[in-house]
Amino acid sequence: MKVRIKDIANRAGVSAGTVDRVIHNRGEVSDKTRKRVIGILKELHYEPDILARTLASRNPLKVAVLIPFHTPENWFWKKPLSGIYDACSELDHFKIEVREFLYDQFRKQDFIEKAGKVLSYIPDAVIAAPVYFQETIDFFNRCEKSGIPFISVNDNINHPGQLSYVGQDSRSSGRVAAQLIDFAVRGDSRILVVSIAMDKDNYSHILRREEGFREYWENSSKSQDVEIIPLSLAKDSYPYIKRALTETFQRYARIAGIFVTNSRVYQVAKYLQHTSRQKISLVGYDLINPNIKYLNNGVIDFLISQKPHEQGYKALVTVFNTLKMNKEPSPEQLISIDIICRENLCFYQV
Amino acid sequence: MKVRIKDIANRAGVSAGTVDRVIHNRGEVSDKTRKRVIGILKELHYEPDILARTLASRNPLKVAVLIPFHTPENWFWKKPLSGIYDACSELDHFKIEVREFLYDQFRKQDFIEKAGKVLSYIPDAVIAAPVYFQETIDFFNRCEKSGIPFISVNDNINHPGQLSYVGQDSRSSGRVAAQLIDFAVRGDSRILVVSIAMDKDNYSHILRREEGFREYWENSSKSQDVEIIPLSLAKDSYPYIKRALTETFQRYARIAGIFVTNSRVYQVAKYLQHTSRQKISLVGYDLINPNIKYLNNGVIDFLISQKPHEQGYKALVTVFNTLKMNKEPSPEQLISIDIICRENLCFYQV
DNA sequence: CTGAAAGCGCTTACAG
DNA sequence: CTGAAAGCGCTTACAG
Repeated sequence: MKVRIKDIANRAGVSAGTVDRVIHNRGEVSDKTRKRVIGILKELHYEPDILARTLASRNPLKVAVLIPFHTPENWFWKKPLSGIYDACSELDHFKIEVREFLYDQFRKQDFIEKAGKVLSYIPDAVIAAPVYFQETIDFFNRCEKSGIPFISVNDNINHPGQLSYVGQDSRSSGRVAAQLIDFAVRGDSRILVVSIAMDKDNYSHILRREEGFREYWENSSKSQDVEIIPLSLAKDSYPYIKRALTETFQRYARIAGIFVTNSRVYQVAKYLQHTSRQKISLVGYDLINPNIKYLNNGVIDFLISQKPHEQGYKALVTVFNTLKMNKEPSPEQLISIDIICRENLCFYQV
Repeated sequence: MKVRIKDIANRAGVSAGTVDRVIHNRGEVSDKTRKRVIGILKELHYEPDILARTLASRNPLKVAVLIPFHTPENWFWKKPLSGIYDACSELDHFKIEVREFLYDQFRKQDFIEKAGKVLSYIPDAVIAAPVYFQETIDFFNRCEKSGIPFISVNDNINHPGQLSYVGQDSRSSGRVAAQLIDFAVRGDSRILVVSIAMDKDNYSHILRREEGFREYWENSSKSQDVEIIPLSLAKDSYPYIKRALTETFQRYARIAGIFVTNSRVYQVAKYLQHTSRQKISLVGYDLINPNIKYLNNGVIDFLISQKPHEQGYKALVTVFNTLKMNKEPSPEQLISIDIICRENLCFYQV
């Protein structure tokens, strides 16, 4: 029934050891027998028994994780890590070894340094979150040269050699945000699109969210009635934001909804609460604590989660399935865009 | 480092075979040595190697699935099944054997019959979706007597012996529906709560959804302004529903939102479309095809998914983790209440 | 370049 | 009631 190495060996007139050498491509086999064995392997549709393989094998699967580190103020990057470890403990018995290479997301040099360390660690696979575009490309190129498979999470660099991308489609998430505001907003009103401290974040991400948001309204029947007003705030400080918002409200009447294109939505929420403008629909990103606070008290209406935990989880499972199970991964694993409001929040706080 | 059977055997002065007999509780061991071995097992914190166990063992894990069958008109129950099979193929190498016992959800006698068949199959575990309350209790009691672990999905019978419940919290989903309608509805309006053909569905489920919905408004600041109007429709036929809705609209002005407590929301959508009342906020349940159609053309605003696929998936993983991995399952595994609108729909159509 | 043997940690008859 | 041996399917040194 089941084809074993022994069967292949018998058929090829060689020993199991030789078949093993061929399967794992570790040389020391004459070209002739190698070709013969490969032929039989295919002919008989050989599928390795992963359990037996793991049991017999000594060395673990070494996975390097190259993502920004988290700080008390920014817990976002803690989530992918715990997703990765959760996947690990589910795949408990399969000898997986995770090594963290965490970099300062605001220091390019640190990324370059840590990326170098990943390469000298010589992992079996890399999970990386790109923040610096060109530097990540360089790193991925070097991975490719060394034959180390890599997978990108959170933001897609679209490197042709990557195993897979695990993350959200930013444009779609902008469209979802638009529809949420659309439900609450009647015709003849203005909607603010606020980008805060863009340079600190992944730039392209945010641009695509904004694009998606605009795209929605362009195709909407309300496109005549609703005016979209962009507002770009260079700094993350509250006094600065307060001033800018005050000016904007003085200048424009009938602002009925605000879309904040990143996790800094709590700053806008703070302003709306202080100025008793809670009725304005407010939508933003990420389940970080200050946002959750304003979601619970009703100032923020909806949050869209990037599901960083799930990203980490899926990334590790993908590495495992590809390298251990010989399953071909799908090149893009889009995380669903979940809509979080006060009443369903509890189900998303993992 | 790792404690093996051999280590236990050495320490206890017995053979590996005897330790195995103790671990699997299959008798033929004197009380004295059994107790000694058990003591050492605990002392050394023995954890079996599942890979070695599965590799050496011949017999598979037999899982019986007792749920309603699906029909061309009602595909809902196809989803848990494919969730179960997806989990199986992910746990590919672990010899899991799923046997389907599908019953006619409208014939109590059929449930009883199929339940009997499950018991004579003697599975290692049962995954069951309760429709008939008392009959399911009886069945679970018999499982318990036979020492067969069972897990309930979709609706919670709360049997004290159950391994776990995998499903949604209906009351919470009602609250979520309420909040969604709340976003779109201004003060001084009426909201319809429509229950269609309740007896055909799981009754308690639907009552709890309605309870949750009411609960939300009672605690809301708008509780004075918003009037909730219940409408119970005994039959599922469109002419009947049309007549009832027409009457209701004649009787009540300012109906701004409708919550349909089950998957029959497409019937109400049809009516709203025919009578050009698309502006009314409409929220209901389940991603079945007629509902998706009205979600896409904007008549239905939001759908709440019960995530039947995920229910099946998680149920099987739970069985596996408990029986093969010796992990204690959490007694309740609440599925998150996902909010689906047109713009994020594509991410939920598995 | 190739094969025979031992081993991974557990289970399964079988003999006593 | 108990133990010794063989086996699950693969990998790992080692000898040649």
